[in-house]
Amino acid sequence: MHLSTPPSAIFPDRLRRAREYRGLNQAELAQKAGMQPSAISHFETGTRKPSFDNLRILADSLDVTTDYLLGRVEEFKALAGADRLHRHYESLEGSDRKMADELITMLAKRAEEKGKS
Amino acid sequence: MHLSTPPSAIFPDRLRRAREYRGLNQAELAQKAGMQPSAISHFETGTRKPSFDNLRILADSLDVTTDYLLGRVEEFKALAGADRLHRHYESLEGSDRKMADELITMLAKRAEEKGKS
DNA sequence: CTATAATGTGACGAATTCGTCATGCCCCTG
DNA sequence: CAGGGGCATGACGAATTCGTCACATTATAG
Repeated sequence: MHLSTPPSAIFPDRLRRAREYRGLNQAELAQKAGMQPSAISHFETGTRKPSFDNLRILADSLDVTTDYLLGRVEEFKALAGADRLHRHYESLEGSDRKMADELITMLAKRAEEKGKS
Repeated sequence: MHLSTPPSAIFPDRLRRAREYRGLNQAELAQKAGMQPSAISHFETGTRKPSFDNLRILADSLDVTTDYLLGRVEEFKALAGADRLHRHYESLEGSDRKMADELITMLAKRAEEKGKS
């Protein structure tokens, strides 16, 4: 319904977005990640996909989640540290977080049922 | 500070943990993910690492984040709880999402003020 | 102990990424 | 026009994973 395997074609966009968000050009990211600039270009144009190790290195270098790079989550919590709301949520403790959880879960469930009918 | 590159040796453990958490044996996970059982075994014993595509497929099949599988986040925040909540949040639209935003923001602000005094 | 299930291990050719490098193409600035 | 930054593209051999399969080893029963 919402998580069919997304076309792996999302990755190039996400990578470029994250890189530009960090204000880096391909060469700078390449150096940070210990790769050749051409490797970054290949990733962003979709002619190659990163290996297991390089995927993690890229995520580390850009300080984003791998789930964001893979298109498994939307922008929300994607650019990890940068999102205000997400930070707020993460700052919640105990009963406060539970309250937020319950509201969101309830809303999602209600919306889903509405969609069904 | 908190995100040094972890040894890629964490992945085999995480994969096994997640698989067992879902109550699957290697063959069942293999079928779900469209792979051979031996592939799962190779991953869990560390003799192979999954490719870009297979990593995502594994995360999908087990309903965990790739960041969890890669050891980029700590233990159980990555399984069911927080991440499912984020997906719920992402599924919200319009006024529902706004409502969730406002609650979270309000709670965070309130907690912050409380901490100050 | 004996089956049976579950997992581990290692081969095979095919496919892909690896790192490295050269080259071409824009776009801008001088 | 000349130079340079940024990016795209494609080659090369080396390394790795791919899917598939056979077989060994290790639990878990009955």
